[in-house]
Formats: sequence, C-alpha cells, structure tokens
Amino acid sequence: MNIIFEESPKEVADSATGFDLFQDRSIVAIKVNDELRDLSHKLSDGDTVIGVSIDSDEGLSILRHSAAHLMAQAVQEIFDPAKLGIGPPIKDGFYFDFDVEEPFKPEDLKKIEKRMKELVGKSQRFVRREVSDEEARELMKNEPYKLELIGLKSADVGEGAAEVGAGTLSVYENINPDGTIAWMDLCRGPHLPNSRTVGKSFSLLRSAAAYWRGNENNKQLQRIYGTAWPTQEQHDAHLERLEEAAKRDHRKLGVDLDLFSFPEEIGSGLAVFHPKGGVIRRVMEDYSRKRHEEAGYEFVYSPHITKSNLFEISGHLQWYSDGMFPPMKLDAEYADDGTLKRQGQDYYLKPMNCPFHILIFRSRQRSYRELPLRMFEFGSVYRYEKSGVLHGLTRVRGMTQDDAHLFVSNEQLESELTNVLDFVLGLLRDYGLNDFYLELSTRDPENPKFVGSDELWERATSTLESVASASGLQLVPDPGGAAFYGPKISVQARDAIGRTWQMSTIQLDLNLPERFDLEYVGSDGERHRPIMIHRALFGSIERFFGVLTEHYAGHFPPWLAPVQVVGVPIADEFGDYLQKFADELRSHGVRIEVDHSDNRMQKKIRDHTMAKVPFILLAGARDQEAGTVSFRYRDGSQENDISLADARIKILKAINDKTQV
RNA sequence: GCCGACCUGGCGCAAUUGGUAGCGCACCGCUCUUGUAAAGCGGGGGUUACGGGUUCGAGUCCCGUGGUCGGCUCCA
Repeated sequence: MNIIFEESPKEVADSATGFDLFQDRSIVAIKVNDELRDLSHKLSDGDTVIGVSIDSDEGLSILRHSAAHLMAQAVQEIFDPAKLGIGPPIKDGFYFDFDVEEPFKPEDLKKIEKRMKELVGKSQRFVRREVSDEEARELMKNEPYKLELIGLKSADVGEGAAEVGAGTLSVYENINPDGTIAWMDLCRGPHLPNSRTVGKSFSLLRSAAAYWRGNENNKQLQRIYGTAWPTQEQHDAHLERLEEAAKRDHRKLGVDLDLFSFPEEIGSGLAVFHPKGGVIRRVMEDYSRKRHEEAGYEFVYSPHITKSNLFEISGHLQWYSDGMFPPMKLDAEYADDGTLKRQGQDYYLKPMNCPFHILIFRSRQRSYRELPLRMFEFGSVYRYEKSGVLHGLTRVRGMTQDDAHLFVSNEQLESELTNVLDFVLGLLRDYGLNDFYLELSTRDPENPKFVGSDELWERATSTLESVASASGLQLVPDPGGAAFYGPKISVQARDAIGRTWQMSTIQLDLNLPERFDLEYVGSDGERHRPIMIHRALFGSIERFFGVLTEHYAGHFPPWLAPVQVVGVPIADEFGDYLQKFADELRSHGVRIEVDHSDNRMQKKIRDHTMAKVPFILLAGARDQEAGTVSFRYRDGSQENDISLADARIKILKAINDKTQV
C-alpha cells in the first residue's frame, strides 16, 4: 500500500506499523493523519505519517504520560489497595492521583521511584487494546474512579482527559517479555512502546492531596508529582532550575536582605516592610506617582472602611462577601428590656477601591469636557483570602493596589484603552520587565453570572481585542475568564528565568456605572452614561515587590537598591577619603554608606556582596594619591583607577537611567 | 477551607530508645588592620510557637490553638 511518509510518497507492506518506518529510537510515536498514535499502530492505505520525536512537545508529553503509568503500576504493586484516579502529563512532568488508605510519606516516594526504575529494566511493552464500554467496565471493575470516567467519556474530565478520548475506549496493558500482563489502565494513549524507553531520567518530587475531578465537594485523593526527561542531563538541568527558583524565592530573600516580614502577632497574610524593603517600595511608588502625574491622572484618597450600604450598592456584598472580612457592628443601642433603641451600622474593610472613586465622580455634575477622567490611588484593600492560599507577598490579606479608574465616553473608549495599555507596558519596562504577552478574558455566553446586555459585551470585547491586537503582542484568549461585570485584558510578564506572572489588568465595567447611575452631560446637553475602566498596573504593590525580588534574584538595579553604594577602605586611614566622596554623593541623593567597622577589607567585601549592594567602592593609598577609587560589582568583576569625577558620573548615570549593573 | 508535613536563640542547623538544650553565622567587647568573598580571643542571648495532658522526668509521646511549607479548591 502507499502512504505519505514525512511528506513524501512511500510504498510499504500492507501490515506495516510505525515500527517499520523508523530505525531512530528517538522516534517514540507517530502522527497519522494528524492524530497521535503508538508506533505499533497499523497503517492504512493513503495515510499521512510523520514521526514524533521524544524531544518534541508531544514526545515529551508521551514520555511523561508513560512515566505516570509506570508510577501507577509501582504504587499498586506496593500499596494495596490503591485505587487509580487520573494521571496526565503536565509541564515538565506528570502526576497520578490515588485513593490510598494512608497518605504517602517521603520514604514512600523513594520506594516507589526505586520500583519504577526496576520496572524500566523489566522491558515491559505498553500495548493498546480497544475495548467496548462493557469490556472496559469488566476490566476496571475494581477501579471505581475509572468506572466513573467510563460513564463520562470525554465530557469534562478536566486536564485528566488522557483517560478517555472522544471515540472508543482503550486500555493499555504493560506486558512482560514472557507475555503475561503486569498491569493495565484505562487510557487514551498514545504511549511509548516499552518501559525501557521511559529510561531512568525521572524522579518523584512531592505528594499532596487533590480533589477528585477538581471539585472541593469530592473526596481528596493523594497525588504524586514527578518529572521526566529524555536524558539525565535534561533531568539534572531541570532540578537545577528548581533550585535556582528556590534561591530567588522572595520569601527567603525577604528575610536574608531584611526587606519585610509577616509577624505572627499581626496575622496571616499581613506584611510589614522593614527599612530596606521600605526604600524599594517608596522608590517604586514615587516613580509610579511621577509617571501617573505626567500621564494625566489625578490623585485621590479614600478611607479603609465604609458602611455596608456602599458595598450593597456596588454589589460586592452580593458577589464577594465570602472574600471580605466580616463587618464591624457599630452604634447600635438597646433599651433595658433588650429592644433596639438605635439602629446600628455595619462597617466593612474595603476589598476594592472602585466604589469610593465612583462616589468622587458622582460628587457633582460632570461634563464631557472632564473626560476622560482618570483617578489614581495607592489604595489599601483587605480581602479574607482562604488560609491555604496565602503565599508570601504574592497572595496576602492586606495589600495596596496602584488602582486607577477611568471614566470615558463611548467615543473615547478605544483611544483611552490604547493609551492605558501603552502606559502600562512602558511603566513595566521601566521596572525591568520586558517580555510580555496579553490575555483576553471574555465571558461564557452559557453562564448566567455575567451581567450586561449582549451588545455591550460584544462591543466591549471587540474593542479590547482590537486594542490588544494593535499592541503587536501575542494575544492569548481566555474564554469564560472574564469577571461577571466585564471583559478584561491582562498583561502577563515573563521574568528572568522564564516564569510568567499576571501583572496588570485592564478591565471594562458594564455594571457599576449602572448601579451607581453615573452620568455626565454631553456637548448635546443630554445626560450620558460614562464607561468605566478599572486598571491596576502592579496588581498590588506587595505582589509586584515579590515578583521584582524574584526577577532580580535580590540583585535590584541601582535605582531600586536599598543601599546603592558602599565604600570599603583598604585600611582605616582611608575611611575619611571615602567618606568625603560619600558625603558628596549623598548630597546628590545617592544611598551610600562607608564601612568603618573594624572588619578586615575582605570581610567587608563579602558582607556587602552578600547584601547584594550594586556598587562597592574600594580605596587605598594608591587611590588617595591619584584621586581615584576602584569599583567592585556583585558578580566579582572590578574596574580600577576610576577618577572620583568619573565614579560620580558612573553611579549617578546608572541610577538615573535605571540600568542594571 | 481541605489533605499532608513542619515549627529549637535574629538566620541556618544539632540534641542516642523521653533523662532537664548545643554548633556556625549574626550581635556585643577587646586586640589586629594596605588591594578585591570569612583575622583572633572573649561575652551575652533560648520558659524548644502557644495552651493543656501523659510521665518521677517532655525539645522528644498525646490533644487543642496559632503560624509556615507543599498541593487541591479559590483569586472581584
């Protein structure tokens, strides 16, 4: 018969499979007419076939999926009974969920990993068998979770849809060289041909509970996460990346560099910034203020608490009361007989700033001449985040948003959105983030939670989309991800080690202008409803602080660094020389110190390098005579014999230009 | 919120089968200082997260509370 093989016609035997096409062992599966298949898949006349290399994204997923199977086999051999949940490949690895009597312990993972490596050596073939629903039920009769999936087929199994596909069901059997079946699982496939192909470049990382089918009303299963790679080098490199990420962890750097802490006495998710962190934060905020002022924003201020009525009007109490701190009940008075003498008031900590800004807008009649009206505030908000989700500075209960609300007319919407996006990206770049993509969150037309008319959503969404496309950045759709009150664009930034963080959001609000009955008078003398844009740039200062800390691994560029320069005299007697220079720089606003301690010079260099000070300036006799200093940087490099005048320029320029050193 | 693990001086770690807390760094003092990542000596500092319980005796065992970590769910 004839097939199209790697884009060229080829004649093959009638019974040919993928195995007949490839000698190359790195080809681990095939794509037949654009569908992934096992190498053992029997080809048909006219098929278009290409090989899937283990290095490709699809090949890696297959490797990881097979590794997950191997793990499940090992777990079921060691732990009886262990019922199978789902076991898909994920980024860099895989997981598998099990219903076991006891949660896994770290030693258990070692045992399982050891058994997996033995299974690799057993050279079991992974063989696909298509089965009817009845057969599948019979084969999986002891696997209650699998039986549930058989009933569901591909309907919403979530990311674990690897078990069941759209068509017929299939099982994969792990078959020993002697032909006996060692293990089997309900699975859509495809898989590697053989356990040997999985290799030994994998490891199990951690175990944790996970709700069955991702629903918190369901039972929690025990999930084991692992990572798997084609080669040991790639595997080791991945573990090194994890270590690198751990070194950058802002929670660790926050302690090491004395930036902030979360005193237990205050409460979970409530941070205090220490003087060194305070400098960074103040500089971040000052620069943001300056840029907002230049961009035509007006600064407003609002209190941290409010009577409940405001959040009733805004709808926050209706939609988000679970996420709000409970109310303070004030002012109620009771008579001796217990009857109410005076009606009390509930006051709430604010979870959002928008209702306050709206009240400012509504405080008087507004004219079209005032639009676009841009209100900006570093507004502190409090959200009752569930205890399990708190995470350093990136998920807290008290935070300060760099929040702005823009009130615009219909005609101004597109141009203002374009301005905002430009503004946001420009500012993020100034803080050192350069690699962005956009996400467009739209509504799910089936879901009734979204308020507002179809036309309004339609227009808002298409406006956001055209603005996003015009930016030239990659645009990723996020269907159903919109807030109930409007669609949004979010800016995702990649940091220095390639992780992505959701930064800014630009969100249209079709709800609040209605609820607060906002109006302005147009040039036609008629009343019109403004459109409202919510916009946070950092998201929250705390979170952005955390992200920048990790992005820079604590090596803040000079303009942000808490201490920008430290002078280290070669010996005591040169302290005055450096101090004089330091005093001069300080008068230019440079955060500079001279280390007059009685440590030896080498020790001082070590201390300030570890404190990640951008510039260390050394001076000894030679320098004092010549009027020079020498620079030492955080990476250990040095520049000697720099004249004081040049040194001054160099330092001031790095600070003013916001460059990294 | 759920599941699991963890909590020892500021930080990182020790403490045999339960026998009444040690080390390094940091800090303080003294001595010493000459060219690019740790000078020497001495000193102070912990009711072992908190509250109960078991025991002759608890950092070690049990229960509760708080907090942290890893996930899940959530994230206006």
